[in-house]
Amino acid sequence: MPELPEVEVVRRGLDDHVVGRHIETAVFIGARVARRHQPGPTDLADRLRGNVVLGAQRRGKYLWLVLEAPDGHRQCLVIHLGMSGQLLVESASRPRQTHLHATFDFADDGPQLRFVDQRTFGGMALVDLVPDLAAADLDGGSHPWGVPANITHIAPDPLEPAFDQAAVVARLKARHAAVKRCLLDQGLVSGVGNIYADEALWRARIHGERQAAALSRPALRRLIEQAREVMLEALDQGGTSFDALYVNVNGASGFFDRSLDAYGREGRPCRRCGTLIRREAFMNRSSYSCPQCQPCQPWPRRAL
DNA sequence: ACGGAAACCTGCTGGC
DNA sequence: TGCCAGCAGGTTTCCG
Repeated sequence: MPELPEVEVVRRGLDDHVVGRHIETAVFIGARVARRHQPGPTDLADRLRGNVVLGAQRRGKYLWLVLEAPDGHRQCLVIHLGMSGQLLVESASRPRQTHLHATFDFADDGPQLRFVDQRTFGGMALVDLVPDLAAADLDGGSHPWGVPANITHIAPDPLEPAFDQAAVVARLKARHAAVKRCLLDQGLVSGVGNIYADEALWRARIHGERQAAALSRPALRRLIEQAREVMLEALDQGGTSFDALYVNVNGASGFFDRSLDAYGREGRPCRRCGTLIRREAFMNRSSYSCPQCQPCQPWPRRAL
């Protein structure tokens, strides 16, 4: 999936091309894209008509459009891109993509917003906004309209003001799970996926199978800082994309794949020490690391 | 609390 | 050439 940097690239595109516009019609193709909106796609389309888009917000890998109805009622359209979702801003006259699932037309002469999703793990729903408890003492933090009621279990991501690094380190210190599993836990720190977890671990010289609680506080601090750093650098490059699946709203790819140090580099030399990068199975997916820089010290696990 | 696996999908690749 | 297993950047949910 798109991880935090790729989702932020999309959010900025929405900020530039969708915020301020009035939705005239929304069309959902098939039932799957709105499967989390219980009343169904027709109801969702009906409710969206006539709303003005006040803002485009993000926490971790979740995006939402803040909407205001003609009667002043505010809600939001929560969007998750899943593994392959794309939001594209383009003319309604452009040919329809094979995996087009939704279109939004606006009450102006501008382009359409389209949702295209090959694997259909992505989706959207109309949800109430609730106060952001994570930013209670920050005057709303970066979410002045609040956060979607259905993602209150998602922790702040390392790029928002509400992110509390010391609190995350303290929680990691209490976790007896593998540290990579913790990094991928969106309820602990959001936005980090398989690529940036491996990159942060490589930069911090920690093997993902190390027990979180067994790592020193400085090491954990370093890891969180590196996760933030690598995602910021990726954002500067327009995100990571190996193929045309991960693009901004204009359909353009980012370039951070050229800067990856670990992910996808099996058998190639570590850029620090020259040792060949290894690939291991972990959590039903792949992990890449340097055997020299990131020694594996698994702990004795409880017998089954 | 933790680890593992499966579910939800389509498409591409590599080996036979 | 064709078929099929395996793999892909995510989340949720269940089981032991």
